[in-house]
Amino acid sequence: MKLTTKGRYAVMAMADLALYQKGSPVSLNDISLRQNISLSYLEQLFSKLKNRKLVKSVRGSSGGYILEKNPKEIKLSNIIFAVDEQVKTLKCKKESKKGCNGRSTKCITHNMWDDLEQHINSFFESRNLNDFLEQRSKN
Amino acid sequence: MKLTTKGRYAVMAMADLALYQKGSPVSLNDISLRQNISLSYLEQLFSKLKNRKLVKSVRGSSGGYILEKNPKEIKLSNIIFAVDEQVKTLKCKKESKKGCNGRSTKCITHNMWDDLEQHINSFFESRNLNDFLEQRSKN
DNA sequence: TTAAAGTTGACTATTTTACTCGGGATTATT
DNA sequence: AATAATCCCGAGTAAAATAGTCAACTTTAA
Repeated sequence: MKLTTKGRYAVMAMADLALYQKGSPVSLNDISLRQNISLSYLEQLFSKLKNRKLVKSVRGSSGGYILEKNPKEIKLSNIIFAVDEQVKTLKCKKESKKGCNGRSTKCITHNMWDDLEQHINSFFESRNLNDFLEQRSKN
Repeated sequence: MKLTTKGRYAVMAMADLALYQKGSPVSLNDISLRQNISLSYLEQLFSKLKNRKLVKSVRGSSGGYILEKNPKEIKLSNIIFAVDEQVKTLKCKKESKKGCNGRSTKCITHNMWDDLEQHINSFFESRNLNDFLEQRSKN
């Protein structure tokens, strides 16, 4: 399993975007300064986020990005999946007939890893960008 | 955050040990063959597991390792922690006054990552080695 | 005595991460 | 029309982490 700065940055950037877009697009440069993430790296991430229809871009001067949907409709799982950070606890493929050890049987711990994967994914499914906005407005 | 083969192997090996120890120690060689994990790598892992008092070693011929406690008392969190795979979702230290961005404030997503960390840890806290034994006996 | 085990520390190939860099295309603003 | 701000894209890369290997022990049952 992996969950590194890529997924973290993507979520941070999207939360920033949700917070600062007020009709007009937000430039990556602004996000870069606020969130302290390198511009070039953000470009990579947003390219993927755009492919997955989570944001749309406005080119040219005073352009930037805006959310493609309502913050409530953008789940963290969408963001993390978009930048290719799939939560994977198992090496072996689920479809594979072969077991996890290269043997014929499923390994003893197989089901447990499956459960963990679901456990984590359900967390990301249960949260969306609006949660950050609500939290912020409380303070 | 990380969760890679190190933690996975450690759990697999401990589950194997729980399953095959019947009073007498189990050699790493046996575990290596059954679980398809390199012997030298297992040695590294068990050195740490031993330091954490999760297993004890029996040296010499026909030696090996046995669980130091009842399987029910060995939680997965203990195993994963023992081999240094700490689930860490945040870069910034919790104690640190500085925020996650190198700024003064906590970043917008800070609390969420904290929640995630707890969510995952609670999973590992809730499972122990005996769960594998029970599952196996059902089949 | 011997062989099967654990013990230890150093070393290393491979992969992944987390970027950088350079150039281009588009468009608002002046 | 010129400029500057932006997105866009692909290639390259340094550092870190991973996943081991290797060699030389020590201990002990048979």
